[in-house]
Amino acid sequence: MYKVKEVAEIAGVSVRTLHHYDKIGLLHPGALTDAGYRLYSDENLEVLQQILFFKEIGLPLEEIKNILDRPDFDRKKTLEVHKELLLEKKLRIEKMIQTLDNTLQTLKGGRKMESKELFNGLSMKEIKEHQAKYADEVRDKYGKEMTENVDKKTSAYSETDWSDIQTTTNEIYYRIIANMAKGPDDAEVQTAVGEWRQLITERYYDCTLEIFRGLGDLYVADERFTKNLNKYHENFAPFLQEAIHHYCDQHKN
Amino acid sequence: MYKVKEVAEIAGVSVRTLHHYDKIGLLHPGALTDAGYRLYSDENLEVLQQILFFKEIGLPLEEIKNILDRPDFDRKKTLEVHKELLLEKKLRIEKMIQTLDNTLQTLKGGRKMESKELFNGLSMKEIKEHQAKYADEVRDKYGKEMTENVDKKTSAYSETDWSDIQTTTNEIYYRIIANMAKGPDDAEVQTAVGEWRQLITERYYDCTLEIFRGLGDLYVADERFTKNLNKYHENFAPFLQEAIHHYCDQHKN
DNA sequence: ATTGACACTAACGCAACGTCAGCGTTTACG
DNA sequence: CGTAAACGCTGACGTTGCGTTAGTGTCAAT
Repeated sequence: MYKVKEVAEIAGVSVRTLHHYDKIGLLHPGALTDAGYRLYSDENLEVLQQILFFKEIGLPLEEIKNILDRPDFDRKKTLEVHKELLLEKKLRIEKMIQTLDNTLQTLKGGRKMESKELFNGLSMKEIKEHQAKYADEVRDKYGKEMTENVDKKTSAYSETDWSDIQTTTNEIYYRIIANMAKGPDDAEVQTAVGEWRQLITERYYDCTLEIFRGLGDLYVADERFTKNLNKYHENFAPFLQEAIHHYCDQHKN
Repeated sequence: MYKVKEVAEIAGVSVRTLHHYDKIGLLHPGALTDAGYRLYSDENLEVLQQILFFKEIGLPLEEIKNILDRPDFDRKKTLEVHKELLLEKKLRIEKMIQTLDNTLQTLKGGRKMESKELFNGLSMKEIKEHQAKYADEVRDKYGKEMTENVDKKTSAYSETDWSDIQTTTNEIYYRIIANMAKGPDDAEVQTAVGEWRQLITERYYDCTLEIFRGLGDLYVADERFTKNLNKYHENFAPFLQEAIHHYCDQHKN
């Protein structure tokens, strides 16, 4: 028979935890002294180990109680269901990390973008700067000739070409806005989003899915973008982000 | 100026959430009616979007408050630190899933092991059954000739060979127990664990790291094993599990 | 004037303990 | 044997991000 502190040390848990398990009926000590001190038997210790094992796996105490209380409880199914939960959790976290990475990428190059101009109304110089943020990444993936290529692309535009691009951009934006009510995953919205990416690729730089997603995040994370986009329509920025996310998810495979 | 419900619908959050954000000072409405109704401005909506963006990433509200309150707050560092947290979380979950998988594997073959005997005192028949649980998995990885090979291995032992094996096993167990005080990652313990795996591989079946780890989990998850092992020394089973986990972690790369 | 629809403010609930606070018990030491 | 240290006990609040009543007030329409 061991007292709380001993058990706590043996099992590597806190005394409070044992109190807790006692209170919620997960593990009652085998006996009590006259003074009301908890005394745990060897058998209690074994059960505690089982509890800790299931806990390590991430099962909630309530489930553990079920498993231990009734031997007829379907352990296998419980564990399988739990595994699904864990897999979902993992996916969610991976998505978060993805988004975070994109945002960080964006922030890294951020210093170069101190201009008051916003993406849609960017001057050629600024467009190039924006593209430059991804230069390293792009270089890594496709070799250096591409980056130089991009450089030529943007600098070659004349002023008229430029306003042409803006017009097209506006067109796409308005097509999206016209369909906002139908949600970010609406077919027309998605088509427009695809064209938007297409435009970027053609005229600025190869807009990979990753970069594109980063752009979507940027629209919400950077208030300069947000404010500008929301001039078109309130909540346009977040809507666009969602739409781009959806687009990237769809085209992922 | 929008009332709570409108904002809730636009942003896709609950009214309660807005109340909450108001109370904790994360997002106060721009104005109040005489009756005390909350009125949100367009600017408020933008901020809300930012909040939701950071929330999606998994940042706690308190951090979000910091980021929004003071523009000089180091966003980048915060996000980087947060990313580390997420990566750790992901690792933990992956470990859980691993352990779960092992346990499930064990449970699947469980019906075949209804014998009252325990691993250490197993008859040849039972050893084969135990090994059979991993047969599919092994077959997938190394081809079928191996599985058959194992079959021959165990059935070829004479009774004397058998008791020899038991003796060796006991020896290893006692060596481990002698060093329990030094912890599961003690060098001698780890050596013994390695020999134990070696023995299994030589005499029973190729004990991959995965299978070995599964065995460790089994010692704690299946009370028949637990009880038997704890006859050697109380808490031997969980100790062995930890030691095996450590061993597998070390030999992973 | 009544009736919905909508708004407000508490305040409890959840998961799994951490962390005091206030107070009794056991043990070791002089 | 007295006393202090070490240990034990029981509340009860704090944490995180809201969900969920509960009780009550306000606004627009009939």
